[in-house]
Amino acid sequence: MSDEKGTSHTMHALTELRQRILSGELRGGERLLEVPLAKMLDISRTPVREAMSRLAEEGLLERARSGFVVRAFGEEDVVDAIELRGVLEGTAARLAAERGVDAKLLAAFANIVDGLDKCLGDMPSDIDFDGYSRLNAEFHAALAKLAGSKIIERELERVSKLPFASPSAFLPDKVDIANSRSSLTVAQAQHREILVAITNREGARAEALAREHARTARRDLEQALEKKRSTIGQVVNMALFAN
Amino acid sequence: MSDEKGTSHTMHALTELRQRILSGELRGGERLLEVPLAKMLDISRTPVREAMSRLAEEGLLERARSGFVVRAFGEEDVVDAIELRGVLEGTAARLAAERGVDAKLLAAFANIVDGLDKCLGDMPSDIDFDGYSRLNAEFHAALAKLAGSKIIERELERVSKLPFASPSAFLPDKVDIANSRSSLTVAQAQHREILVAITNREGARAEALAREHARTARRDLEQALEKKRSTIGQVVNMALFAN
DNA sequence: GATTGTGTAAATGTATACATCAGAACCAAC
DNA sequence: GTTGGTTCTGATGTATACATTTACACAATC
Repeated sequence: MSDEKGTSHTMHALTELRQRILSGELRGGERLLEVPLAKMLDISRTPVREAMSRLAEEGLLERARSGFVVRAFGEEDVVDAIELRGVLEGTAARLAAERGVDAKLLAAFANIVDGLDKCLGDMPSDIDFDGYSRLNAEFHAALAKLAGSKIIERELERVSKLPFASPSAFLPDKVDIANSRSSLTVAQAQHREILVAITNREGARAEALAREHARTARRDLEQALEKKRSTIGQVVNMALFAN
Repeated sequence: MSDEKGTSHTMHALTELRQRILSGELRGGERLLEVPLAKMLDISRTPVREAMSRLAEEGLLERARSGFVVRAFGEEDVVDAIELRGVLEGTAARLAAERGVDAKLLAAFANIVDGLDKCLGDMPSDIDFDGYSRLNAEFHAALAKLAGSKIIERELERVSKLPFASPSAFLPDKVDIANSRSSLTVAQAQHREILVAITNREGARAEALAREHARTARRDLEQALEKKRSTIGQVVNMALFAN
């Protein structure tokens, strides 16, 4: 039936549906009916239900009176999701500073920051975008773990899965090199100062820095929206498969 | 089969399982098998799966490699959940202050605070515990809505459902009147100042107050644990059906 | 003409048979 | 004794038939 090896029908449906939601093919507010979806994916209703249930856990679907609808994200929701990520990363940073971090974990964190430095060579043309993007994701994942709190880590992961709230959702475009370089340099300075603040046990500073760092994403969002607005009228659902 | 009217088998299973988890009858880390549960509840596997799926959404179960296990909450998790609630309520308060609140909504919020005052009469014996408890829950629900952000409200609701993280989980005992009175008085003073700060658009103050307010719950938790420790060795799972 | 009732169709809810997969136990060969 | 495979068991995964609920349309009645 499915030509993917090793993946169950549920996983197939999960992947497929998530992609269609994030790409905007299934639009916010739209009700998802089991039978048509099952037919579309050429499987039975059971794995479709299972997949929808998991997507509800991820926050991409909402349970309606009965059945599911695609969760609608407006511009203000994206802004709030980014704000919330900033708040949670700030809390992770603060708790890490206040409670102290295991030396090995902190060293690994410092390594990531060093690695990010190396991605920004001296020459603008040197920028290693892929390396930066990968290490940036690692930085945020490590920060989430730094407080040593399962609860914080889990909620942070949840929020980062919301469309456009991911730390890598709005990494600057490779095309606009000049602009990219300066924003990445600023962001990287923040990465380092977050590390310093946590190392020095400066909780309030670490929190404030992490929040401010998330604002970068908000600025980039607004910039992207401005660009899009000048071309199309449509706002959200610029196809995004991030994270 | 089920003698509840109007509730589906799924809802019955959901209620039943949630209760057994919160009461500690199903212990953290325990794997839940579909067949025995279905037999126990005298229904088929399908609604059991559905109920478990919803409990996973609530955060009471975790998906394992296959199937579900009861999520284990240690003492430190409860502390973190309360901390997180404080952070989120602080964010709701700050955003409400920064962005401004619709006049009607703010008036309703103020009404709740006034109502809470009335529950604490002049005489210690006057304390209306039930009224206070109800209005306290309303206060926190209203606060969550005050920022006008669906995202914040939703995440706050999620966190408050975690065991012991609810605002009403540790309301002081009616038995110890003298002690109760002073802690409720302090808590109510915080309620009022949160209202004042939001009204005056003092974002930072509103946030700090809401965080501090949540610390009350943490103190009460630690006190409760201290008491329990002196009697039993067991820590978490003092049967709680709150929220 | 509005409202209420009823029928019908289409959706989800449920049970269950069967498929598949993973882990444990066991046996054999080395 | 250990290691390797093999089988068996018990779990979830899947399809599907059937039950139940609901929403809508259309008609009858006030």
